[in-house]
Amino acid sequence: MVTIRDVAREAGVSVATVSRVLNKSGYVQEDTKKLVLEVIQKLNYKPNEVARSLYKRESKLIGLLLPDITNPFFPELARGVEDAVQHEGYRLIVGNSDEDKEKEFRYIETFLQNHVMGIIASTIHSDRFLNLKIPVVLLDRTTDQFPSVYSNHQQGGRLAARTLLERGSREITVLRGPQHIRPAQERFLAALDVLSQSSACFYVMDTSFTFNGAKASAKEVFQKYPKTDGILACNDVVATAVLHEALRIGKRIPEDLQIIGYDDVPISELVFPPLTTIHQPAYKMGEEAAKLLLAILRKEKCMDTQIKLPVKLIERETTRKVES
Amino acid sequence: MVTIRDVAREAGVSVATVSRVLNKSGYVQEDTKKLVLEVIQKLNYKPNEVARSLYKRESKLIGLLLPDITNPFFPELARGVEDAVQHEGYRLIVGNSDEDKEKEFRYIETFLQNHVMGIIASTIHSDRFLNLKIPVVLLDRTTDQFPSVYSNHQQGGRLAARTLLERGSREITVLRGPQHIRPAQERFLAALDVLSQSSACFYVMDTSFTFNGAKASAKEVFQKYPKTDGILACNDVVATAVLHEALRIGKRIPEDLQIIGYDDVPISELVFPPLTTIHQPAYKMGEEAAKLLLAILRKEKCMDTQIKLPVKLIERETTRKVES
DNA sequence: TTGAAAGCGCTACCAT
DNA sequence: ATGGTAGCGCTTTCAA
Repeated sequence: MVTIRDVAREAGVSVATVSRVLNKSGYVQEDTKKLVLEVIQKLNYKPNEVARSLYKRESKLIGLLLPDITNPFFPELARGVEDAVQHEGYRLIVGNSDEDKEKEFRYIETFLQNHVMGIIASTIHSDRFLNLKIPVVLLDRTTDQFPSVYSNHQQGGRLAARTLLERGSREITVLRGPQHIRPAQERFLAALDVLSQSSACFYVMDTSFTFNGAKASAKEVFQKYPKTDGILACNDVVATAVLHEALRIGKRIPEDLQIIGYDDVPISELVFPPLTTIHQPAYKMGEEAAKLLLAILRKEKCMDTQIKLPVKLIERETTRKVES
Repeated sequence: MVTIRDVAREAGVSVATVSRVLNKSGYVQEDTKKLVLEVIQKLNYKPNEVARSLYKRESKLIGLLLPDITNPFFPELARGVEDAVQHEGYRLIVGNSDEDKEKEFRYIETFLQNHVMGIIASTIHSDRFLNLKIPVVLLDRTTDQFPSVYSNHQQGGRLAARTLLERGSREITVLRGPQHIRPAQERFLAALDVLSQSSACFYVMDTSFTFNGAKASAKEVFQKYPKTDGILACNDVVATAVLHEALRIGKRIPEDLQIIGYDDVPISELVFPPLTTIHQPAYKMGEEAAKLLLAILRKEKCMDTQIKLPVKLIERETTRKVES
């Protein structure tokens, strides 16, 4: 391992000088600087981030806490974050919390112990963040106590409900996601609001966000509500499972049954018929969260710390064309 | 921040003693130990991993380098790795390389600068790892120069081809993945081998692993080979896209056209008809890679450093039942 | 403009 | 069994 001393010796200067050119801090003569830079090149010297981090009590690391990377919505978020922080030289320590409080705590602990400069989290026990001295940005699963980036779930929920209504569903089943997950709950409530003000009848059924949960719910929904002619799913995985089951038992989509998903994960376009869904700008959300955190780290003032991104309807073929 | 000095002072012992109980090294009297432990509790002291890392030149960090977490195969791998290393107190720094040599280099650099103890990589430019002093385990995209965990692509490719053949496809189109990706190439070659020894005719078409590439290839395949009655796809995303397009243009699946995918990503079960595919034990592969790296770190000898896991056929409904 | 040296928090050696 | 202390590689005063 080549250290700053090696560079200093080789260049015939002191480590302080090398450090100065490394950090572009303090005065250093042009010639000396050039020389040092050359030696750094020649020796292929890379500063030891750990030593740096120890002294400065900071690092080039950011902690990213996600519920479960296996849920196809989150890789998009993660990529957005990664690509955005990468430009500024930051790297990610990531953890999947599985919504387990213990795991979350352990990861936060590790983040801190490794001097991460900030944390981006999509998690439900955000109270743990309250006393940290480093900035935290909440992503997707947010509360108002922290800088947050999320999408407009009111808008999304209403849009989904209206879409089904306007295209003629009269007996709608709402597949509600886990109640402790705020975004799921919000879009559910918004959809409910629209539905109650309509003349359509509707049912509510609980489901989970996971692949297995989705499969089970899909079977259940047609047993419980065989006559339902519109399904409003809490995410695309659930919608895909429902679509599968509907096709399996011989329903025509969208003639007999309309389905609308939520998220617009990549696969939604590839199932058949392709899924009508509410698009969340997941990648962009990740990017925005990263930018926000970076801005906070730079101590930029006067910026908006609650970023709400719009969603939009992606009309594909699990819904009928609206009569115009 | 509470440091080891604070603990030492509060407990009325030296930092050396505290360090000893922390690391369970050297002698320390039971009483003293108990006292120190209590103070640690009381002060909620957590050792600074950065300082530790600087001195010991090691850490509790492992670098994970993946091509693209957005491809649904990789989150499974990643979870396998994460869950396995987590038990031993290790955490992950992850990077998506996008198969870009530059990015890979930068990530490896960062890993090193942060004293990661080892690297698990699924990447194509493995020569960069040759001169590292830390252990490297290759995962999925492997070469024989490094400890590796991968699945049996020969077996998978043959199995896929045979499945199509045995179920009556006579005009098979093979959708070959990127040629520079070894697993894709291997299963392709194996499939080709089986196909050439059969009396069926077959075509080869190039495609990419991505969502957009898959969509484009799906359109193209039916223009070029409208009469094909069996598609052997390089992964499930491509298979799903093909299934979509086939259904769209009115083919009956599996009567007119059989499709077989590769990977068995979670969504494959949820599309309709559910996808017949070759299952790769992705999560387990991740786990095994982690275990292998951990074993190497512990300097355990006499273990197998080339772990080849079997694949299996998951027979769902994009292929016909075999006549028995 | 440059260098010497202290110190970030920890571990490990050498005394005692 | 315990304490003092050097040193991991770096940054940053302070002096020259």
